[in-house]
Amino acid sequence: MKRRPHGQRPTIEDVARRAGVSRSTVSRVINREPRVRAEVVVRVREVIAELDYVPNQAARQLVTHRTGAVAVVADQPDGRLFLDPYFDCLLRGVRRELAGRGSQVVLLFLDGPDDLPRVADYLGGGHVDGAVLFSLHPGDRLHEMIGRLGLPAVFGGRPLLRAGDTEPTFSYVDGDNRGGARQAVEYLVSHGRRRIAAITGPYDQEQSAAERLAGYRDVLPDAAPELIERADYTRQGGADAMAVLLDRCPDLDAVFVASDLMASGALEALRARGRRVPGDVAVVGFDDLADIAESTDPPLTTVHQDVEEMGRLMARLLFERTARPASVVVPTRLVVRASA
Amino acid sequence: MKRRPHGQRPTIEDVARRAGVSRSTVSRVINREPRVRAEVVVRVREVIAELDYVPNQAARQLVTHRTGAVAVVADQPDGRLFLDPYFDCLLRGVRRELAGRGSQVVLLFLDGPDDLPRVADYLGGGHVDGAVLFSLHPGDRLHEMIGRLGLPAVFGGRPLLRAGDTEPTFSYVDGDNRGGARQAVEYLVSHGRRRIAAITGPYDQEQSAAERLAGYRDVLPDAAPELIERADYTRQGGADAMAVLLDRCPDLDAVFVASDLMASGALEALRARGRRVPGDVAVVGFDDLADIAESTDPPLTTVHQDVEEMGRLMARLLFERTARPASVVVPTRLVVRASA
DNA sequence: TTGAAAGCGCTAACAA
DNA sequence: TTGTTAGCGCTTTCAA
Repeated sequence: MKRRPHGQRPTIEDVARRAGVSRSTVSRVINREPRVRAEVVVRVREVIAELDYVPNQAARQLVTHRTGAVAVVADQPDGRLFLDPYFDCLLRGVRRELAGRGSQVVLLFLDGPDDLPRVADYLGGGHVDGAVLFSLHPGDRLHEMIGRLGLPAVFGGRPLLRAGDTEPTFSYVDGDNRGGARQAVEYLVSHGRRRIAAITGPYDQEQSAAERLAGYRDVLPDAAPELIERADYTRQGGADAMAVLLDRCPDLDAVFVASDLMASGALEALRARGRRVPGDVAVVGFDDLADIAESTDPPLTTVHQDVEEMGRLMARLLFERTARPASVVVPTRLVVRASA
Repeated sequence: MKRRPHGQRPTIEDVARRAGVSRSTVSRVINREPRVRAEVVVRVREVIAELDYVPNQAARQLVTHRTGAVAVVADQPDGRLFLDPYFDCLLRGVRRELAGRGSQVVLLFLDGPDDLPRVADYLGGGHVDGAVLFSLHPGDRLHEMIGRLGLPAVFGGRPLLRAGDTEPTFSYVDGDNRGGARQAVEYLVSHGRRRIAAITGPYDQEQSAAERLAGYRDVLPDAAPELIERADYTRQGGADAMAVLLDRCPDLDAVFVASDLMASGALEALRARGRRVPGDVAVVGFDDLADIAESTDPPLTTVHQDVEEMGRLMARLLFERTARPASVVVPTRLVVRASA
């Protein structure tokens, strides 16, 4: 195993000399251009292997303006996004699609405000051909930064419209939160439920939460305010909200919960109060995270999103150089298990 | 907000012309070199802001051989490493240390064998100044690749010695698995436990598992083989192993479990068999993952590792250019809660 | 304190 | 099919 001090790697020139050809020919072999004699290709490949030659990407980039890399930027103010199965799945989709196109995915983190200038310099410095950005929380400065940089970008996950905007300024991919919520509530109505409560996410802070609530209201425009309880997308929050709802409306016979995690908490609260599911109260969740929805008791009827496909879509969008930003809303479908 | 077609960004030349100085002067301002007149600095900064100029890193790299970026490579053959709190914590340490040194961390994934050549080209292509590699599983080809590339690298987490090697070929950081296990078992002995069983990890596959078992044997060289049961670092595996042990050695009064996750399974199995913890059976875990160890019933006495510090250490090692690879073993300490 | 000029390693016309 | 040459945008001597 040859070791070489960093910085003294062989160059294309070394390969050319040793193979007895010109730099251009080596370059052509590396870039798989067709018009090179077969035996020359073989010879050059040999020398490349002998020398452990790896092309210097900086030099290549400088002339091609391509890097072969795409950044995924993960904003995680709470420091826990990383452990989120939803994000994991989204990211897998992005990676697979991009791997198929030969691009290297590099994940960058935004832990705090201090990271922003560094990440901006990185993105703006030509290290990558484009960026996929997950900004799960509002008020981030990614949008403005990206606009200034003029870098191809797709926002994803659960994006937020900027206050006042009706049309998004950037390409994005999102699940059909509103439609999904509508499906869930319609299902409950069509199965004879009459007092249908809702446990929502923080709808004043997250676009997705607001839309899921809007979907509920589409179906039940006259729902009493006391049937709606706001929570925070955590399991405990779901349990607490369920308890509150049961106190306030003991006669409720169904609940639409805006996330599976909260729904698992709600199921627990119902059990603690001796309500049977779905006999006394039907429960529908949102997300269809395999880890949760399939292992609750009873298994959760919930709104499914094809999260990996959303990831792939984001990657594809990055390469479609259209004049206007493209927004894609991915449809949802209801998966009926046992809780409703 | 100015938008500019990508690839037509302003260059240092544009800035120089507009500011009425030479390229060199602009370069000096960018790089904060001292010998520039204050008013010139101000003027150049203005122009940079006006033009939204960001230095082209490829050009810069080409001459400085520095990128300002460090890669973290995560090998995740099972596709789930990402959700591992241990890894999350390690990575946080790496990120914080590197952020403090002004380096941008980029995370690369190794999902399958297909990814290897792409990642190798990326690492070898000069995109980064060094690499931190987590190879939690054996048989990976990262070591060989890194050696050929001649890139500064530190391996981490739970590294594996190559068969036959006694000295590691690369720098690495690891927790003191053997010492930690020893502490745990000594604690059990000193508290009067006499029949101390062990639930181990896959010691034929993972170095860490092998060392934790070795630590157990250091204290109890004559332990009966039927007191040792191998599992797979999962919760269910821990529960199953505990059940087997109880069948085989009903008189056991303590168990050392090689991970918190398995220990939580073991606690469940003990409860199912009606054994009280720590009354009938004392249980000690390993890792001290806050999410698990603090919320079991009873809370777990376990071996603590400062995982974030291990991450920081890896990052530091990367910049210490010593002749020989440096190995650091981070000490552990026993955290006594209620299970033993 | 500033500028001129060389060159980092590569690709991409253009010639041969 | 191959070689020659001119940059890509920056840093870095060396002179001024």
